Amino acid sequence: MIVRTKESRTKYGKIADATVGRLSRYYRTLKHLETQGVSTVSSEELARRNNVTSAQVRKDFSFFGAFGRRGLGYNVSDLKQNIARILGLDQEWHLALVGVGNIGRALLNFRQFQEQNFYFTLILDSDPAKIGTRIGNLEVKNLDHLADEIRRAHVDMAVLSVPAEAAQKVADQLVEAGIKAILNFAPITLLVPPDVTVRNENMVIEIEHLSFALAEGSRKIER
Amino acid sequence: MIVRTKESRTKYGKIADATVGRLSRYYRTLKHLETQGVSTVSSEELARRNNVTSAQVRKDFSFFGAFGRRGLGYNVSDLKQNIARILGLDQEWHLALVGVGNIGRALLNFRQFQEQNFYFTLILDSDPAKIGTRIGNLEVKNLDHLADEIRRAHVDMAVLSVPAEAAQKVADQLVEAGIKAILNFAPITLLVPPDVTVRNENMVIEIEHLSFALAEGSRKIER
DNA sequence: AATTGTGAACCTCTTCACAGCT
DNA sequence: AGCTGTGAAGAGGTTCACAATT
Repeated sequence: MIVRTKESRTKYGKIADATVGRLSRYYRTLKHLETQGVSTVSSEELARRNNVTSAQVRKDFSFFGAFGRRGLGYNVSDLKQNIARILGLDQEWHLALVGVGNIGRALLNFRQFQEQNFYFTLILDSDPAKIGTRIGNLEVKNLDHLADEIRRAHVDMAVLSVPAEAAQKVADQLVEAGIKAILNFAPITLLVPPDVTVRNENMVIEIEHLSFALAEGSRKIER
Repeated sequence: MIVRTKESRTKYGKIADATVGRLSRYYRTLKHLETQGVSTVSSEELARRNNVTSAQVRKDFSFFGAFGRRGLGYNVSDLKQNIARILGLDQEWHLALVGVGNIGRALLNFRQFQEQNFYFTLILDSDPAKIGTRIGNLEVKNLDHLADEIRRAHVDMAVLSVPAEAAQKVADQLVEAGIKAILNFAPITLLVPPDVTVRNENMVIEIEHLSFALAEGSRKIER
């Protein structure tokens, strides 16, 4: 019943989450370089732009194949396409937004998702005042009909932005409905079966990292 | 010029970022337990609720002191207070929001920040149509006057939600203005001096983790 | 009897360093 | 000569296992 997400077991073997995250970053760099008309890039250059070592860059790629040419570097377009394939960005993904609050509404308008082929095709909420209203070209559906609606909309992933109290119960329903990937904005640790991937976007934790860093040594006495 | 954020060097020694993140999670659990009227908790129970091992919980605490009683467990209120102190949650923090877009606006209304003593006291943007308008009880200030405004508002941390193209330049200005902590929503790797802490909230990376997980094995051919 | 606190073992991730291509 | 790809070494984080304490 328990998942520790430090790695993913895949057809490539065990891949560290950190590696996957860096691939996303390299991908963004490569897109940028491509628009700049740059055709070739070295691991050294990718490293510099992403604040890692060049050995790290090469090692990250090595789990998936050999994409470069010794003595020359990497072809920007080829490498970009390879990473897109690895990350699954060469296909469309359909998202369900579960919970239409502040954050949820912002995500619906978040262009970067669409730019990477992630599309919201379903919106769910439990608030009768919201159910039936339209946001963009989607109608807010009743959370009580979660399983049916998810099947109908061919949803691949769920973006969970409900209050903390409701999050685990909704996660259970998502799992029950067959969802295998959840982006969780609720500030709790979701417990899901091992075949379900959860990624957390926990802004309170991140800001508390910052206060931890600042609170060190120079503790402020008063404001 | 380069920062790898895997740990923080502090008065407690080197503390892994993962430990700090877990402290935030334990803290949330303790708050919950306190409202439930629970007065004592074991490392086993904290572990279960946060999906880690009990040894991990005890080790995490051990970097900061000995907060429990052998044979009995931890006093919920005491432990909560200790973690609050460690994380710097026993004081108010003033935030600047830099960039008022979708996400920025949602963050201004994000209650959990205020509940943890994080308050926005300054809003900056470069768009003339936004400068001078009011959001809540704050006036949007001109990004060009960043340093002055930050000094005036006694800002501790910046929340950066400007477009990727502008992010590094704004980060440089924040650093120049003396800011030591940045919560970055822009989808790029910010390069900052070692004494500046950056935490990234990169939703595109997180969702690409999910597509990586789903793309594995069962690659979908068509939709 | 129960549960913490922690050194040591273990495991995972990063970096080194160099052989192998271009 | 330049740069990749990778086995081995190194660093760091997690888990074990048990002495210490209530």
